[in-house]
Amino acid sequence: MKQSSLFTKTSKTAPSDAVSANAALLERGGFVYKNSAGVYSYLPLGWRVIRKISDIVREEMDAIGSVEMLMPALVDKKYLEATDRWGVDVGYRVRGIGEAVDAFALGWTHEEVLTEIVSHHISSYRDLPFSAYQVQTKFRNEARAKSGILRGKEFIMKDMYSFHATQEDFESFYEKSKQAYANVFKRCGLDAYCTRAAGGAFTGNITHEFQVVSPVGEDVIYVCPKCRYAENKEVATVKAGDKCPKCMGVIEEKTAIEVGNIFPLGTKYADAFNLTFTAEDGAKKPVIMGSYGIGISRLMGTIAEIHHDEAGLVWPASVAPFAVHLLDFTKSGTAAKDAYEALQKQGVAVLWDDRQTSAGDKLATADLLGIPLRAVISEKTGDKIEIKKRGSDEVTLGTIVDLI
RNA sequence: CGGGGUGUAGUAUAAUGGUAGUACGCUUGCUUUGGGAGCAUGUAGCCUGAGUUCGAUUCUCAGCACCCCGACCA
Repeated sequence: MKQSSLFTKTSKTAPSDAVSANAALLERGGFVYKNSAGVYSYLPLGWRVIRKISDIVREEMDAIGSVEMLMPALVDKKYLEATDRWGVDVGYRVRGIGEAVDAFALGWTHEEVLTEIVSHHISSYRDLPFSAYQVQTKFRNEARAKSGILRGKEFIMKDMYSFHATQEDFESFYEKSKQAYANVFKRCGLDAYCTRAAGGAFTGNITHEFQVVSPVGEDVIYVCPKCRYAENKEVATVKAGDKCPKCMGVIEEKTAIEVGNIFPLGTKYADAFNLTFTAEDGAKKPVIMGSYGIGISRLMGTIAEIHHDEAGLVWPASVAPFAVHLLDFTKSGTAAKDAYEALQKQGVAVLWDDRQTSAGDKLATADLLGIPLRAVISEKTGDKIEIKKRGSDEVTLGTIVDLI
């Protein structure tokens, strides 16, 4: 893509209300725009990052046999009333203009909707197990949105649900999902602790959260850096300084960002929607379920928090909006144009800074945007291309082939 | 939802009871091209409403918006 075709511009100054690094850098770079407190637009650059992240998530969910679908953002009152969640205070309710009562909630989770859908398709143990997920905008009436895109009233989430005939089968899938989640975060360049956590208001079970250590995190966790054992403070059986119950390492207290969570649902939703199946012995039994969430937009914010320096963002290659940032310092621009076209031909995601502006501006902008490889063409480099990795000082002279 | 704070140009900011200045951006022209270039030029602003006052961007109150602390947080 030619940089001149982006309608966004970078800024030297962050908005005065941007406190966290992710908000300041993502807004300065033109990745996101804040429309309201906790409500963001994903601008062309930011949307490319969101797509990279969600594609990683899709690959890993597909790999454990889940299938993608899409459910309504308008969730009918009947669904939430069935589980007594119509009144949950994080919800938004909506009605049509001129209508007397709220008929829908803006979806903040979809257990009810999917369970009801599934109840029309599942009748035998032969239909189980299965799992489905969606990537969708969710709405939560956060009393206090904060930290840029880390906590908003509207956010992009992957929510997955699984359906099983037996507890053993559920547990087997639950463990697979843990591994899939670990893969997602690792591929996104994050070091996430799989953390024992509380189940919240609607399940008494122990659940698991995936926590990335960061000062802007809202959760307090106790971790063993040695064997990676971790507990959320809410359910902690250890404290800082204790011996790790698993490996005799020393427990540390950390603040962390929750980037994902998984939890057993038991038969709560199956019971509410009469989702049963006929077992091998002919008995009707309720389906056992699990739920698995990843905040895609929060993940983007977390990556920005972890991967930046004074000059700007330093995207891991796996989620970067482009692979190569091509800068052109020549007068004619023909060499850069040739390189740009050659890279495009090879399928390299390249952003070409074709703007009429100073070299310093282009260099500073490249640092801010944080694209992994910077390729400079100038009179100095002749027919070679100067290649530099973002976040490293090492500069090499190469050719197009080195960028593919 | 409780407490506190802040609203000045596109952005970041300054001053002021007598209608506002700077920087960046943007326009135009010339000169420039390895760390957000130089000179010139033009552009653009006091959140909304009420009150006090001869006069309010400034003081008071209310509203709204945003931020921070706390509570809450599938």
